[in-house]
Amino acid sequence: MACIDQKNLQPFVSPQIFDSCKSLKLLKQSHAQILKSPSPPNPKLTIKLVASYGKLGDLDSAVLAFDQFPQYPDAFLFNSLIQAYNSNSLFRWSLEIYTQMLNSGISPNQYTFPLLVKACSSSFMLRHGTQIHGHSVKLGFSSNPFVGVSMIDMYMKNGEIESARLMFDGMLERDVVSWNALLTGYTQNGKPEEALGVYNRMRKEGVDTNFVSITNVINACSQMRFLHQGKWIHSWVFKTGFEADIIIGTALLDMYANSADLGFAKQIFEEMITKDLIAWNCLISCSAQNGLIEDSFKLFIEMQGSGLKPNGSSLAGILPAVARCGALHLGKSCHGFAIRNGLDLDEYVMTALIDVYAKSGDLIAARRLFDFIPTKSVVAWSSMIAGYGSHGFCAEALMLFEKMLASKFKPNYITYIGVLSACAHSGFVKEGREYFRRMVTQHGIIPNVQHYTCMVDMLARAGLLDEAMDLIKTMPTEPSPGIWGALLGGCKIHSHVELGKFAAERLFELNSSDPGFYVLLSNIYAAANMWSEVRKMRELMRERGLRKPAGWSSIEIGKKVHCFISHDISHADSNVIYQKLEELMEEICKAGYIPETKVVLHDVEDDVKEDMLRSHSEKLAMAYGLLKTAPGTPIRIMKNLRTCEDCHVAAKFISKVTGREIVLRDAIRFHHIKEGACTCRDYW
DNA sequence: ATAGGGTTAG
Repeated sequence: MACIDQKNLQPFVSPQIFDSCKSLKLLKQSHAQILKSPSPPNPKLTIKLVASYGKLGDLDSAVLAFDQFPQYPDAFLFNSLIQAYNSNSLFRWSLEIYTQMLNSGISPNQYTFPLLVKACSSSFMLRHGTQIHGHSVKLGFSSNPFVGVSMIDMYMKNGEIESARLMFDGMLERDVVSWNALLTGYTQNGKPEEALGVYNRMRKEGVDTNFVSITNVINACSQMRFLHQGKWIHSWVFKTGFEADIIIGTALLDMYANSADLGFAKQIFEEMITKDLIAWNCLISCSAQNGLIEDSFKLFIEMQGSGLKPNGSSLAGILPAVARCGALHLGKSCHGFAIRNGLDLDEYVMTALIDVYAKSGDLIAARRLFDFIPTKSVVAWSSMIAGYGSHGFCAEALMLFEKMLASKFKPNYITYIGVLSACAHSGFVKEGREYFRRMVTQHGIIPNVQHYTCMVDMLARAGLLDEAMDLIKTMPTEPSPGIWGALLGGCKIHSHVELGKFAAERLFELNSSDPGFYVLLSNIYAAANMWSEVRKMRELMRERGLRKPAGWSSIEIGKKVHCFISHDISHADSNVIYQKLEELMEEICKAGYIPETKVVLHDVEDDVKEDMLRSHSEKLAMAYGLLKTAPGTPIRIMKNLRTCEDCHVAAKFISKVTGREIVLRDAIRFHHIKEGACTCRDYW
């Protein structure tokens, strides 16, 4: 009998049999069969069994199979268990198994190290990774090309570019994969020039580049917004027939979208033979980032029509567009969609929603979500900090930043933009200077134009115009339009005609076609009663075909957005709105409101001016909000341009006499107006 | 029998 069993068992237990075990049930049946066999399982079989359990995600059974084979534990067996943990993303356990391996006196082999290094790089355990690197050197495996490549990858994924480079330079044998690891590392770390340099060297040295290399070159071109070379690559890809590859297709799509050639991106998308979730997501998020909110929603729906189920990234992709238009109800319904579809715990979705809530004026909801996220990324911290800053809550922003540092998080350059702009919006000059310094000394971040813009903005608003000018002079790069714009804004607040004129001239030299700058300078002249200059500015604008964009304000009532322009009489409730406005004006005048006619308008009689101010879009929206919402509800208004000074004063009085909180989002910040005061401290 | 590099996203 025993003999027959053996015979029958022999073909049955060949290791290959597990490859066809697609289900755990089948695998367990085979496992049971082996255990019934009178002879002990052979090593090959156990290893295959452990690996198969690992692939199917049943680690308990993998360990069980591992333990059933205590006779000859060796590196092979341990490796397969480590791989089982790796493939289930249980990287700490992989290292744990390695420790057990060493403790039981088994030496790792050359196959062990890539597995361990992968575990470290995937879970950002750089310190452990460096230790493993040391072990591999000691045991003489560091010159193995597989070990080397995994090491390059680990250092690159952890931002240790120098160490990766050293590893690469020290390698004795290099093949496409090791070159690609270096190339990929540079693109992943945002160093497209270096990446292209590596690619050129590869070609010079005759390395056979493959589709991985090409994907990364496209990626690098995409980062450089270097469409010229990108197009060349595209035609090259086309010729070699790589285009059918979906990953290359997606990389191309991303490149065109990043170079603001969305039309071309769409064309590539249309031409893709199979469109997977990633390709859809890419186009959705590109549309959203280019402000095409309707397109991104349409694509989101179309994608579902084509039978694909959106994942967290799909939803996170449209959320920046939602944040941009600041429609709270839309943000909430996206949040609802996330909950209904089990995407509300997705890290990207949660983080994007923080931004949506903050930019829609609901900071409390943003903070609630922030506190809820168990493992907050740098982006989550940065969004929340920037949220507080834009609403004028600088102290809260800085407190959160300190908390972030205390929890051992490394801020990046975006975090610092949030911190510095928070200081700028609230006039925290002393703190701003200090953080600007610490950014360099403590975190090694070289300030870029955006950081300088925050600083100039901060100093100029605070009236430290000379210091702002000095800072501009010490900038390592050419001042951007944004820099001069910030200085010009400060000159407007502090009525500095000369410097304002200087800043504006620099802007006009740079061919800035933003009509806002012309209007700013014109307003500076108006405030100084220099009417002939004002007229000249108007003529200049007309000559250059620039027009001040029409201002509008919107307010959400229920699920509907109501939009107003100045003197708007198109609304169905127009009569009631003007009546309400009339009452409000009477009430706030009693409370001490005096219309700010001086700067806002000129060339008109005073009583006419008052009348014109009275029907500004902000005021119409406020009146409508007061009519349509229950007492005590905050009124959230959005304006496309900067807030008008008179409307700002009026809003403060309105908040006082009605007891309402008014949250007003203008082109660059929020005003929280409560009990007659605003978080901007009249300073914006 | 066990090992290395590639696509989207705040």
